Amino acid sequence: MFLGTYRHSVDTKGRVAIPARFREQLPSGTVISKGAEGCLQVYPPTEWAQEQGLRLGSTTPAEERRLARMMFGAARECEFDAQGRIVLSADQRQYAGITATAWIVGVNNLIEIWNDEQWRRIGDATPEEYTRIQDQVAERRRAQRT
Amino acid sequence: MFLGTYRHSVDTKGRVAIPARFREQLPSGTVISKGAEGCLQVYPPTEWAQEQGLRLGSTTPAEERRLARMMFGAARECEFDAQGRIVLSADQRQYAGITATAWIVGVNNLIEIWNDEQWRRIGDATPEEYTRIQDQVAERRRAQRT
DNA sequence: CACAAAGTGGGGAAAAGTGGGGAGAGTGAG
DNA sequence: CTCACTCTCCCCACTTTTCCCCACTTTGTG
Repeated sequence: MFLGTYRHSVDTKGRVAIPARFREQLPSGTVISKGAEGCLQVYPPTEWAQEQGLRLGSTTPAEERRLARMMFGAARECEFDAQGRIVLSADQRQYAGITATAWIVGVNNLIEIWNDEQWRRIGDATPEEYTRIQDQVAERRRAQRT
Repeated sequence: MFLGTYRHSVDTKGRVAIPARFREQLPSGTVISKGAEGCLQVYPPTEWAQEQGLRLGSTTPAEERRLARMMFGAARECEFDAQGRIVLSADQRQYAGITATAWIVGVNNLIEIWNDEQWRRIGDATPEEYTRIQDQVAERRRAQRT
């Protein structure tokens, strides 16, 4: 379980330190790729295994082909150096708009990496906003159950 | 598992370097052929074996005959030189519109090779577009489950 | 306040990618 | 049949990138 928000610097080589609390829970086979709303997502092996159901074959529909190309094309296996850092590829940094600093956020089963501005917009909310969104989700769930 | 996007140059002899990370996972018997949306696809032996279900016979429908001819006719076994490069035939380069540079993309079970312009259209997406497609595929899957 | 753990930054060796020369096989024309 | 030409493949040299290592700073804890 990944919890908490951390702000770390990204050096000129694209390296960023993963918080020690997260790193302890990340075995080899961990993958990082693009995520929704312009963040990067770090998948532990068990989570990544679920995404691998998406494969290319002669029967794969066009939309899934497109998603597979973007998702796997943007992905890299996480390789930690002796200091516990991973390298974000130039593509990944560009997609997420990350330059000198990044927010690293534990979101239960995944870890997300955001740029400053986007995280402020998505992750920070006033109490009113938070309440509204919670109610909205509750409503959707109730509707689906029927 | 093939992950990541690499931009490599194609020299005047049609040679292109396959990223070392991919090469390690490609035993002899690897095949390269044409793929959907104007890319070239590299099949490891296990993946290629699945495509061989497509055979010509007196009961083969017209469309499958056509697909089989194109797919197998365009295919070549990959032969690596000492630097880890393969040669793209003139046909293959023409089909994919590849001249001086190519994008080499790991898509889970296959590797694809694209020209600049086409990859920019298919593989490179803004966060908004990526989010939309991800939601679209998720929605489709949810609908199918019922 | 001292020590340990976590995060940051940079230099250098090794690996990966790029480009071209030239030998040998195959092809076609004289 | 021979010569010239092309194409393929192998080899060598150079450039660029990656990643491994070391040292320093900051944060947190007893």
